[in-house]
Amino acid sequence: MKEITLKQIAETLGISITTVSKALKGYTDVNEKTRQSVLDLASSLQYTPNSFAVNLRTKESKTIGLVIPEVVHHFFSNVIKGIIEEAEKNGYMVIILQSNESLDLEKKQIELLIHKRVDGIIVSLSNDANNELYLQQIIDREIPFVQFDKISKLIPSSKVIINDQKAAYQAVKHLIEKGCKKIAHIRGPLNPQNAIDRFLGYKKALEDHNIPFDSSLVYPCKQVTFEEGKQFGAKILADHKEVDGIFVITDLVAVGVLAHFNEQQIKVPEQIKIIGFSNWFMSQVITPKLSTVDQPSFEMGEKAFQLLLEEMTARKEFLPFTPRTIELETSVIERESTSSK
Amino acid sequence: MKEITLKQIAETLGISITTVSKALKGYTDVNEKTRQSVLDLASSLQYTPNSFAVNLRTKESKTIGLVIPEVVHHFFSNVIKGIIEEAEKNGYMVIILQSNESLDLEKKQIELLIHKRVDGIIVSLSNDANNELYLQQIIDREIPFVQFDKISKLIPSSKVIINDQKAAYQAVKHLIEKGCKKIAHIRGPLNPQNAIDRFLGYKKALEDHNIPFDSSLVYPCKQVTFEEGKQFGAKILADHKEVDGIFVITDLVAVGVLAHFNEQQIKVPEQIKIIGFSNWFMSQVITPKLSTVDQPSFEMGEKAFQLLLEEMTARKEFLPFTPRTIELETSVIERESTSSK
DNA sequence: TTTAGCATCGAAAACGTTTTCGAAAATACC
DNA sequence: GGTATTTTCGAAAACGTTTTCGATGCTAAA
Repeated sequence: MKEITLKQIAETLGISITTVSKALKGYTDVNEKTRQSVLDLASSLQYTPNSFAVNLRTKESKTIGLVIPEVVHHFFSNVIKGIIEEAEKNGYMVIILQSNESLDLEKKQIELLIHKRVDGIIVSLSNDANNELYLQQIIDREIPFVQFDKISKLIPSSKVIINDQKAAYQAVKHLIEKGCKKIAHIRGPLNPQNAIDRFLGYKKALEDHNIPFDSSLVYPCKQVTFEEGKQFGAKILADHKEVDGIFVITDLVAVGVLAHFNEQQIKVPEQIKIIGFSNWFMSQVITPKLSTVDQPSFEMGEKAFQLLLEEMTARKEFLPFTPRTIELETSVIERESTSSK
Repeated sequence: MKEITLKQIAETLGISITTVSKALKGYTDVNEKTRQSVLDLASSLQYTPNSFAVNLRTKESKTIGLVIPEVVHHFFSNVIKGIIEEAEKNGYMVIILQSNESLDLEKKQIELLIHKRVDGIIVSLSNDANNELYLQQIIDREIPFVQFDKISKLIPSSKVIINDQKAAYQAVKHLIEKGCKKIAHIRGPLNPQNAIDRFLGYKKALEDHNIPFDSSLVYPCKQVTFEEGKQFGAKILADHKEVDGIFVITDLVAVGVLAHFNEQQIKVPEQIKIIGFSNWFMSQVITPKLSTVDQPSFEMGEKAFQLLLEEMTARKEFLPFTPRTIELETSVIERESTSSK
């Protein structure tokens, strides 16, 4: 059982490889009768071009690489879905690699993709990322490149982001409008830019509404887990009895807080209101349903691929290309955990 | 800025392409001094072999394809992670495609992967799958092939599965041991084999414990969603007041049931006990915590790749290969929703 | 009849690597 | 010295495609 090649079709038809190739690719300098016979034989033999040879000849593989910190994650799952679907519409396939939040691995994965000569690369940085110089080699090699969510501002690539500061501001403003006077913030780790931005949004919202900022009300996560949420829930109760609102870096942690409050019979939202971030599916399933900030993750994936495609086509046609940044809109979703009834 | 090739290294060193290639690949018939000079120049130029050319020459791409119904899904996320990690350990990359539970798309995706000439294919079928003859072409083309979870028994490939019937049996037995006398079953759609098997396990457990089977206690899902869980929760209460236990096809639906019971102040586990399936992360976060059947999803991914690798290496060395089926162990995880205190 | 133009085809190079096989040079042995 | 063996190298084919550039034969215009 041999693979079907152009050569075989050419030989059985008694014509040249060139003509067969042209017939299949719609060149106009081939007789209609010849074309038909080629098309017929090709389809009856179920001929499909050898993609390895095509790749080599055309210098592209219609494949892109995606590097994310973690596959098992509601946000990233949705981004992946967005990228895959948009890629498919345009005839591309997606290779997914994980950095597992490790700097070394992240660097290694990117190098693997470069060596594999993917047509483009999409990356969301790990939390540890602090010195992202290895991203520069993607730019240097002129490989189309898009960052999303956790980005490095130092690297001049296209980007898809949300305005974390603004989104956090709106979340905290929502708490204030619901009557909260003393609002705690469970924030993310110290490094990542979006944890910083959300913290700044929290701070600014307080200031704009004449609520004094109190740094003892800010609790930084290390692992950003459900368990940590439970612990901070307990800690806040112990430290500050008068807290009546909490803005949490992400839904997973917020659900942990909620779980602890449920155990302790703390009434949410009557006694303390909680708002999370990300609109994780679970937040509408928990009791009470969690208010949150919707982060358009699927759309983020779509846009990321679209930007990548822009750059890939520009490069192919030797057109100049300047990176673009797309900022997606977020929205506060009010559910039971902040209702004011 | 040109790509570095063997030719360039050969020319600047005044030797042949052959020798350069051999030096880099550790052939023994090259002088140690020559080898050093090649290695030095190659690393200083940051040479990396053109993978397109290597693919064409070696007829393999160190890339496999994965087709699953849906990326945004706790179970599949974990399988993906298992496959990716195991693939990476062995120098392979993974292309992921979605079937979106559509038969046509599933078929199309598999054909795309065949045309791309991936080294192997891993598939979990969609619910709609009923006539999986298109899988046969993978076998016919001698492409290494592994099925997992939702499989087609008609296709003789390697498989990674759980024993759904046994797992369901144990879940229902658990309810019985906790004192349930009248147990309802919210089952999956009628087609998929694992929905059928879980139903059979349910039925057998009842029979083995002298509880009469009552078909009116079986509720088949169509969409298998949270919302459907809520609806069936209501329906069961309306239809059968005396039901004291429910075995649900999967955690997502079970959480829906739980949500409805919470709203209606039905006490779980006191009044009705519930057990789900899959050990979705959320089941340990909901109140009350949901008992469930643990399905080793990450391990399923690992094993799937290992089986694929077995076949890929066998084929490469022209060794005979006979498909294997791995059946993974499941276990009942007791949490609050079935506790008997 | 000649010339210009068109339709149709194919030879050949190129993409960059791997590997076989033989040749040459160097060394060993007698 | 000659022969045998080992070491070291490179020519060339092969993987299968795409595309350039001519070449050929034919029709239409002069």
